[in-house]
Amino acid sequence: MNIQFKKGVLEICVLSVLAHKDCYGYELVAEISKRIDISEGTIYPLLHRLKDEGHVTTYLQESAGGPPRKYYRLTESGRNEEHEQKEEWMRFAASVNALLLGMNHAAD
Amino acid sequence: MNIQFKKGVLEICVLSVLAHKDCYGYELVAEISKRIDISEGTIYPLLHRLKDEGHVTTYLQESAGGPPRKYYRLTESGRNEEHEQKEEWMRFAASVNALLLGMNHAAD
DNA sequence: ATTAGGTATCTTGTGATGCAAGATACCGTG
DNA sequence: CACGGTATCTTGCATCACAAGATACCTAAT
Repeated sequence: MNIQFKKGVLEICVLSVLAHKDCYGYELVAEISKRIDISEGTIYPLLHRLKDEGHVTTYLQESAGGPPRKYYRLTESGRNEEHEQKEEWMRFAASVNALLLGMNHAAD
Repeated sequence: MNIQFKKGVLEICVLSVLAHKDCYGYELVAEISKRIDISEGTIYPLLHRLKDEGHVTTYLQESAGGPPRKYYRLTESGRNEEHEQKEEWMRFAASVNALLLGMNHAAD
């Protein structure tokens, strides 16, 4: 799949999954990979960025067989961001679709 | 508008407009900007890449008041590319929408 | 105990590509 | 002849996804 399509989209995907439930990084990769191929080297820097920006908080939780998991939870700011970015994506996708379908002269 | 969303999408937008009619660069910027903000510094390198890859050919045509215009026309390879990239975009957009709407467990 | 393998997090370097800013050049008008 | 609009093109920068690998915890087999 075209890597470039993903630029900027993975962030809203992460926010959107976290809007449904708290997740740890590894779990997010698995969740999102059901639809869009994504690697771990992408998700961790992204999650740290989201934390730096105050959109998520984290808490540790032990796991059965393996190192402790770091769960990510949306903050209020994160929920706002999720909402805004989702709307922006919808507008953007609609614009691209309009262009690809040749509706760029009259319709709206 | 989120710059990152555009990565990789502008190429299919250009191909798609050219699938309707031959255009010169300046005209493409105007055409695409109706829906998606785009700058000239983006379109010219992109057009040169498309030419290098054999997806377009060019021809010059004089204009009333200004330098000659360089028109771009899709080649057969360009039409194939346009078709494939359009389908890939549609699949991608559908995947993202599914994720954002929380349909990532069962539905398909 | 030592090794191997699965789970989980994180870092580094590379590549693709959009943009701002500016250079170049043609043309008509004042 | 300078100016502004049209039109093309180049350079340097920023963003972000990825491959590859480092680290570390735990269980099970040797």
